[in-house]
Formats: sequence, structure tokens, C-alpha cells
Amino acid sequence: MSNEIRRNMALFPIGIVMKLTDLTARQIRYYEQNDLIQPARTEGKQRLFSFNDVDRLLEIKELIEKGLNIAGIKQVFDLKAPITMETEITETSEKTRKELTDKELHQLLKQQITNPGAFRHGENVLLRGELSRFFH
Amino acid sequence: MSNEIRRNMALFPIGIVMKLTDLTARQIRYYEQNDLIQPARTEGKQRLFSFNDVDRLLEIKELIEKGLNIAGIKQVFDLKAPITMETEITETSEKTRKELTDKELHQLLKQQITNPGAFRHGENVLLRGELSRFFH
DNA sequence: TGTTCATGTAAGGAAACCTCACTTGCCCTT
DNA sequence: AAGGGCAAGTGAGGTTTCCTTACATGAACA
Repeated sequence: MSNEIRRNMALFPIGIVMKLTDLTARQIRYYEQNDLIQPARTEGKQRLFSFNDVDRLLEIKELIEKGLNIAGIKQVFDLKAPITMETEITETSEKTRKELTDKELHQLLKQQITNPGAFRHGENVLLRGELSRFFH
Repeated sequence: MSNEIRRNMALFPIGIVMKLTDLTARQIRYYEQNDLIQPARTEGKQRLFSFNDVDRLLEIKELIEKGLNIAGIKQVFDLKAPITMETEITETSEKTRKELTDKELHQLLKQQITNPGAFRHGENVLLRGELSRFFH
């Protein structure tokens, strides 16, 4: 839940994603253009990628290496989606992602932090401490 | 171990860190200037922050809010360091961080990914799959 | 009142990113 | 052999984000 929020936080600029995935900027933009990913944007329209985006790009890369074309990859993702069970929920959270991430997520984080003590030691702390839990 | 690598990966530009911590760029740079953090840099000298850096900035913020000044915060960190046990190891890994992160970490990641199959299903996969494990 | 500390703010420049358009290499098909 | 489509490279021109440096401000305090 807040797990999903974390995975969907828009955090990385394209330069970092290039290094993490070893894809070129051209490729990443091309995949976006073909609807394989939908990274968030800053106000200035620069792309911001989440962990999920990076994960997906790595999947795309593998499939490309296996010789699939864009249409094939799209097909694979369409087939994989239902497997995660309860497609509706997945779709819902995808919507949540697109609407929440860009506008309110950082705000949410801010509130939790700038409201000192209010969430300390609680289940809802997204950063500080939770951050440690980002890594098992 | 590779856990520590992940926590120390230089990933975020200052803009993101501002949102995550609700600190101003001025503050973040000032804390760096006073040696409270040592973010990595891109070749073009732009700051890149790791999870550990963000975590530390949040600690700094808390202490600032409690009324500590820079010297006090420095003191707190000096006192906290030995508690993590085996200071030497901590120092070593700090060195590892500074030297590894900037130069070789992404390279390391690249290799593991561009060498398809070699690390699949192994313990050493840092991304794809491991990425999911970033979140417990 | 003057000093120090933490931060704000402004200027000028550089890095990183953006879109658009054209090109290239490869694989097909005719 | 020619033509077409796909995935990606490359270049131009512009915008956004970040950099350092320097000066300003407000609070605390000697």
C-alpha cells in the first residue's frame, strides 16, 4: 500500500535511468512514445521515473534482446497484467499513480515530515526510518 | 552488503531531494558546505544524492528543528557513528562509498544487466527483481 | 551596537533535458 | 534491385534545472 506509493514515487531524471538500465535516452523516449511506459513529469516537462518505471524498462530491455518488437512487448504486458490478480485494483492503482504521484505525493511526504511528531513511530512514516526499510 | 551499495547509490538530483525533505536548495548546499553530508557529483558537477544522504538530511532537519546548530549536529553524528559497531568497517564502507559509487557502481550494474543470463536467478542481481525487494 | 549564524535572494553561466526533424541500418516484400 | 517500415542515431535550437559567488537579512547574543 504505502509500499506501492514508494514504488511509484517519481524520483529519477532520465540521466540516472540511462545508467541504471543502460538504455539510451532515445530508446527510453521512444518506448514512452509507444506507450510502454508513462513516466511522470516535472512542471517544466522533464521526465521523472519511479522504481516501477525502471523495473519495467529493464523488462522491456530483456524482451528487446529476445528479439521482440514493440507490438510484441505490448502484448506481453497486456498478458502479464491480469496475472497480478484483480485487474481492476491494478487499474485503479495505476490511475492512483498517475493522479497522485505528480500532484500530491510529495505534498503528502512533506506534510508527514513538517508535521513533526504527528507520524513518528507510526505506520505512516514514508521516509526517515521507512527509508531504511526500502532495503529489506 | 549489496544492501549498502543500494543505499549509497547516487540517484537523486537536488530538486527531488528538496521535495523529499522539504529543505531548500540553499539549506542542503549549506549543510554540505559544513560537512554534514557529502553527496556525489555528476561529471558536470551537479549533486547526486543517495538514500543515505536523504536519510541523513532528514536527521539534520529534525535536529535543526530541535534547536541544534551545525556544530551540535556534527557532534551528534560523531557520537552516533561508533554505535553502528565496528567503526573501522564503517569507515571502510564510507571509503568504498566515495570511491565506488561515483566511478564504478553504475558500471557494475551495467555489466550485470548487459551480461544477460549470467547473473539471473543469482544472489547478485542488483536491479530487476531486486528492485522489487527494495520495498520489503 | 556589532558579530555570528543560518538562510534568503539575485546574477550569470553551465549542465541536463526537451521536442522536432532528418538520417541510418536492417529486415522484409515485391 | 527498389521500396517500405521499424528501431534507433544524430543534430539543432530552445527550455529547465542546477551551479557558484556574492551580498542581504533577521535573530540571538556578547
